[in-house]
Amino acid sequence: MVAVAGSSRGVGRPRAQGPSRSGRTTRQDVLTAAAELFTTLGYSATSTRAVAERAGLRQASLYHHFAGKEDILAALLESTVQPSLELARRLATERGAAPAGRLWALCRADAALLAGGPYNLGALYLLPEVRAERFAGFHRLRAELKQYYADLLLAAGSAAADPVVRADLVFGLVESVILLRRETPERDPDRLADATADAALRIAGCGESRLAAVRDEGRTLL
Amino acid sequence: MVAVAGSSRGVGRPRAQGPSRSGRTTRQDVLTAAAELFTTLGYSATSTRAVAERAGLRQASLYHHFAGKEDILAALLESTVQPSLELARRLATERGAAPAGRLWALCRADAALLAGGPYNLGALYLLPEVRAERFAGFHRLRAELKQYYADLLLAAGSAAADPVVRADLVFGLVESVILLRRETPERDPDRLADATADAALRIAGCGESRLAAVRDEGRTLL
DNA sequence: ATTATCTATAGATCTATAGATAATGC
DNA sequence: ATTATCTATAGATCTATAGATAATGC
Repeated sequence: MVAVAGSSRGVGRPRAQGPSRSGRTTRQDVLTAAAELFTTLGYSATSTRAVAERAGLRQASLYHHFAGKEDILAALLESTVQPSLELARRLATERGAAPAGRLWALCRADAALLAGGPYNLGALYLLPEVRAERFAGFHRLRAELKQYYADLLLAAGSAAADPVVRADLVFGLVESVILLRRETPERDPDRLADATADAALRIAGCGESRLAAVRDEGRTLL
Repeated sequence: MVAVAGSSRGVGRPRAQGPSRSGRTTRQDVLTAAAELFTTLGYSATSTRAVAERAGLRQASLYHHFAGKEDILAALLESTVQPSLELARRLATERGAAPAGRLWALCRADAALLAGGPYNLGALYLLPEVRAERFAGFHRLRAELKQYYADLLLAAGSAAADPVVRADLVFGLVESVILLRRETPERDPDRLADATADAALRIAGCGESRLAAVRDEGRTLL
């Protein structure tokens, strides 16, 4: 059985480096260490030894918590897309609000998740290793999220001839927050998220005259 | 002295796998092989052996042409940003055209370069290893390119309170073409490039009424 | 003589497994 | 008895260097 939270401290051989200091599960310590290293150095360039050291245990001990190195990345990836997806699902049911407002809210929240938080977790999605079959589960979740963007944009109806390409561009714009953050980490996440959502609506075909109202409606949904 | 083109074929010990078949320099064969592997598998996940094999020679022979693995990536990176930068420099001198038209042209051409070509070379910029000091030269070139975007957007003048953030978003939008192409490689590059440039101008604050004229002027610059 | 390649290999990894050990729980 | 860790290591890499070799050029 895997340890539940910090409650059952002390079962098993003690760590050579002393106990966790974070009060969290060893699994959580490992995921946090991997998040920092995978996002900055990349997946292949990060050794299991480096992850273990930063988590405060020996390299071999990782394998008590994860079946392999890939499982660590898979867990991080899925936990990263999960919050955006849950919001998208909720917004899909908010039939009282106009689609444009809901699209703004989705972009705003998604951009804020990418722009904020302790590590640039969105950067995990950029890793070339993520194309491997092992991560198909993550890709399915991401495709579902992307579909919500496309649905809202189509329902908003303002986009002209090429709603499919525009949906791609809106999704791409929100993801480019990952690149901006990597380049300039000290950026203010909320300001960037607002500007990103506004820009997304402009791409979607929302004119300046409507934008203020759309933004206001979007904010009520968050 | 390094071989000049395919002209001086036959100097040096012959390759074990037979001659180049591409008619190009060994250096070019290596760069092409590395381009494909680095963009799909990533840098750390690609071994020098794999690059050499695909280029048609033995692993150790790479080191006659490059001082190390990093030098291969550096050469690819700089060759990738170079064409966009040259266009940006030229457009900066086109004082006869309106800034908005020039911005459209820059976005259009940059997006087309990212969307087309044999490999998704823009994906090299996503590699986490590129943050290393070794690639400072590439980063300088890229920063210069980005500055041209910011200058044009500011000169276009339509952006309201936050021209700096908007310039970031425009640059990010164009770069997100890399992500779209990775996800859907069969996309039509020209159509995507046009749509990207239009979207960039919408972010920049160009209203729908002006957009058609801006686009027309932009096209005359390409 | 010069060049571009080759073969061979040193030395440093890296992932995952085997089996021992030091805690708690019953 | 169960658990979480440890030490030790097998086996498979990987990058870069040393030195030999097989061409052309003079």
